[in-house]
Amino acid sequence: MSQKPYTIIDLARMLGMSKSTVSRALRDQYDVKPETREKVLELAKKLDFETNTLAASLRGNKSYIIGVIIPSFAIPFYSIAMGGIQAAASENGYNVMVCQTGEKYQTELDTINFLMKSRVDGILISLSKDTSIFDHLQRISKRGTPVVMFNRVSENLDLPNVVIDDYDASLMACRYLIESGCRRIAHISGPQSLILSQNRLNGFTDALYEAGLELHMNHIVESDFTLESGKMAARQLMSSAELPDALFCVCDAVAFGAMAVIREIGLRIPEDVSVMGFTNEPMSSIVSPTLSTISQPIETIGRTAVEVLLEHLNNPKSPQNRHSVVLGTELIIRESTRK
Amino acid sequence: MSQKPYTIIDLARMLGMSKSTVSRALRDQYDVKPETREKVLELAKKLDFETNTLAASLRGNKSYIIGVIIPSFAIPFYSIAMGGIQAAASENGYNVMVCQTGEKYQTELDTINFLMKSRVDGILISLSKDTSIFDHLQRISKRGTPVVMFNRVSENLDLPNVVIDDYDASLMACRYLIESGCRRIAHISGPQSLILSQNRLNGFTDALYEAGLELHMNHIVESDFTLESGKMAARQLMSSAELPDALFCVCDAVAFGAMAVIREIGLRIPEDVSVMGFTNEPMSSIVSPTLSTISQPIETIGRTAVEVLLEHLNNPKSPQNRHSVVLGTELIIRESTRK
DNA sequence: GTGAAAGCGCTAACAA
DNA sequence: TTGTTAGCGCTTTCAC
Repeated sequence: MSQKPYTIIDLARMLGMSKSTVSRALRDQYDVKPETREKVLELAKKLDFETNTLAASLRGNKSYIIGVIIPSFAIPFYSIAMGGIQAAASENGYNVMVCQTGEKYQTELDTINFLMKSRVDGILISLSKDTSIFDHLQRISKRGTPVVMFNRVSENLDLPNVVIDDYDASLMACRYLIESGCRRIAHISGPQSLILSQNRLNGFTDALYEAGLELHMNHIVESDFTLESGKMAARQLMSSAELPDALFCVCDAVAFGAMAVIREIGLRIPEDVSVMGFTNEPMSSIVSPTLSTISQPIETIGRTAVEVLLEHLNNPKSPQNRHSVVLGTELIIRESTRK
Repeated sequence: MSQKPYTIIDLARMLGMSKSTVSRALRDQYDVKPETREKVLELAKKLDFETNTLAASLRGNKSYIIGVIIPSFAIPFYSIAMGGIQAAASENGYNVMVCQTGEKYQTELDTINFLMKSRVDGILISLSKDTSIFDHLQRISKRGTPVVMFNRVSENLDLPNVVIDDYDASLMACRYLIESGCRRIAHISGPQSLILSQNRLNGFTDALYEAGLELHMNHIVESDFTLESGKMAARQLMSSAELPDALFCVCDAVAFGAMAVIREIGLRIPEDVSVMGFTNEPMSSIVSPTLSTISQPIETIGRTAVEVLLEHLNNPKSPQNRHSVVLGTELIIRESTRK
């Protein structure tokens, strides 16, 4: 059944010319008589010929594929970022191979391995929350495959990365909460293995500090960015002796979960508790009350990561050293926080 | 910088044996003296050798890659389905190459082309809403690359597919609304180019019909599955002369958008208007009021699509004819509908 | 402007 | 058990 695809040799035979000529005609790059090219393209179209990129990549030692490693498609940040990544890649003649790690270090390792075996030209990665060793990335970078980290990066790695200023965004958001009169602000943090989570936490504690507010250690509870973990953290916080009057959440999903819990126990948002998210997912303007949050340029983060990678791909001599692109954020005030 | 990766020839040279022996040792498949294999594996590990799968695929005429085409990662259904797809694929020794069409027919075409050039072993596809011609799928299937459709399928194609019974699920959901006392039920439908949307619409109209309820044509408004389109459709419906007392939505995102609009105009859910979604996204149990909806086994749909594809991959002789796997759904009643 | 030939890295007959 | 050899389909010198 499975009829074999045509090759340039088939075309050459049918047209009575050499396969080199066919190859040249197919990519308009070398000098080929227009008439010849015409004939080749016509037959190729007629037969539905498709260049075998496997062979071309093998021969050319270049696959025009960018490997992308993300924790999970189910995190809206990444499904949106993928839009920017795919767009930027395809605008530059590259294609994308995405893999999710499910937040597991071992899977991240396997994935890197798979992408290297597939001879991708470069790798974009957002670290799994379980990743605390970074040899695998250092190694592939040293071996000549450029790596760019985005969003979830490591400071232990001398690699280019694309991020936002998490600390600063956090600081601004918490200052706003304080100015609006909140005094017992709690934080649902992200996994502390991630710099991003650490920075958001630091912005939070520093804002309290500069306002002279006391920091209760049991007002910091860790989540893993999911709705469910947000609920659990909120339940814990809302049953503590000193009831918080504001929840600053590491991401919108966690904030959504927290809001559900606050409602469950019969408190009002924002009258009793202000809630602040982080990321500005589409749903944040839909939930009730609408969620105050920090907007990140997600698609741009994706696009930029691709651009930084392509820069290295195009100038192989340029050393792959640490070099952060920091994109801006914006505080979005909606209904879930007091005025 | 970019030092060339080691090849089996390099290993063979270093070990003083032939490249075939190295090749055999690397995949424990042929008879190789355990001692020899040991030596090969040891050196391979030491040098971080990675088989060039490009070359292996070219030679073996098999890539162990499944191409997946979806409309958009940003539709939660697909980001969840990808979990099932990747899991099932990797359990069977396959990898996945995902591409999104952005709902554009032309992109779908380009994507198929790209996947064919990459010599994927098979394709899983959920049609773009713009796709009304199906030659491209028929063609690749005829040429020996198995294709399985899932979720968004076409009836004009003689290909296997994995779906739910949209008509039946819709009928049940609307019957429930009617039994709960709703009399002026409106429907925010999906793009009518998709069978899935047609079936959900038909379930709706038939439920009204069997209950002897009148069907107002201006109580059917089309959306494109997005939050924003849900809002627009709801605005239109909620300003019609005959105000609906229930909204049956083609998907949860549309329902979320509709709920926001109903709140905006000061009506209560479900006292004034019941809202029913479709899919049971994680957010549906978080929004307020929580959303009544129809639960689909999303991950299983993904897994099953892979399994059906693998069946064809493993029995190339088996003809690729129409063959639907229909998975079950469940009506989930929460707070957004009257009792 | 076109053809001949070498070779990318691998696997699989076929020999030994 | 291992080696030799012939390609998989393509691109790219190097001739002509």
